[in-house]
Amino acid sequence: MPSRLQDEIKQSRPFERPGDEALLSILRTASVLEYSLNELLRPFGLTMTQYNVLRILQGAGSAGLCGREIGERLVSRVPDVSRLLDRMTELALVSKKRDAADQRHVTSRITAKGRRLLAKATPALEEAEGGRMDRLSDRSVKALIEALELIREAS
Amino acid sequence: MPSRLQDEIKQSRPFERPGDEALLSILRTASVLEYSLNELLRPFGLTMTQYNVLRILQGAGSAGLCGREIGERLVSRVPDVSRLLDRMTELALVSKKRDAADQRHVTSRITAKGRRLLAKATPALEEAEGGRMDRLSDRSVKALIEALELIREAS
DNA sequence: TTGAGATTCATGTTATAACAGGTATATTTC
DNA sequence: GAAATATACCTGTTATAACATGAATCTCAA
Repeated sequence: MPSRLQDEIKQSRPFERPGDEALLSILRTASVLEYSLNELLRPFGLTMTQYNVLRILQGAGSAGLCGREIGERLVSRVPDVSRLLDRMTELALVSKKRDAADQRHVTSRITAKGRRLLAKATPALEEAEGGRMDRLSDRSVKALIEALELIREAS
Repeated sequence: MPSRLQDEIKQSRPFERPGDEALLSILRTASVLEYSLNELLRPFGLTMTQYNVLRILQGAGSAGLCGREIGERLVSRVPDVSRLLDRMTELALVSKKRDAADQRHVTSRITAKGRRLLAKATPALEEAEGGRMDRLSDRSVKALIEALELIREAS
């Protein structure tokens, strides 16, 4: 019996090692998730990365964060945080201000408009996420998280 | 105790719902994997997507595949297979030929150079993949694959 | 306090992703 | 068999990713 993934990517031969299938499975699932999350956010004019930045800055509160710190907190590596924040500043979702104490730093903060947009987009996202994860038992979710940690650590 | 992922993305508050962490975990792991696989392939002058195309065409044999079929078999959705194949043709890894029977189709086939490159790159990739997945038990791998299938299906 | 190195950000450039629209060929329908 | 529709691909354009480099500022040691 061909595996589900084998069908999805129309692969004729079965996977040689189960690890191969698991690895492709992770990449495939992330791709599917990213696509669907981006589609969800599109009506709000946000990409997943932008949404992620808004959440990070919301969490940071009035202190804000500098670009490097935002980059460290992003789920996916973004090699050009500077211009990402520029674009979001252009959209008035974020404000940038050079730090007085250390003038190398530019502190970014979420604006009121950014907070409003985040508040509008979040419920839609949470509902969709819930719908995806509800079918897994608590134990499965825990096992999934642990397995992924092991895979990330092995670097 | 903060979770591993919480540390990685320096998130101060714990995840509200375990599903949230699982979802971010998938995206994070895929990002880490993609980065490391692309680094592995860099010495060969290949990206993951290009490597993926070579494998697909190798599997298709001398019959080759048209662009749409290649797109369907790719792990991650690529919205511009046409130019992806153009670039690979430019590199002489792939040949393109308009199909005589149905002139809308352009059949792509892997070239000898493509096969040689694939043969060189694959062992490095397989070793790295093995290293990552060896720490998981067979049962964990199976559970991981099943959990990810459930998540993908819930769309 | 000054010079070396580190840190943070900006900028230039190229390649690729993403989106929209157009063209040629097949297929279906009437 | 002609028109309408569908399919597969290409092309143009814009936005973003990716990479490399440079400029400004800070830190720390001598």
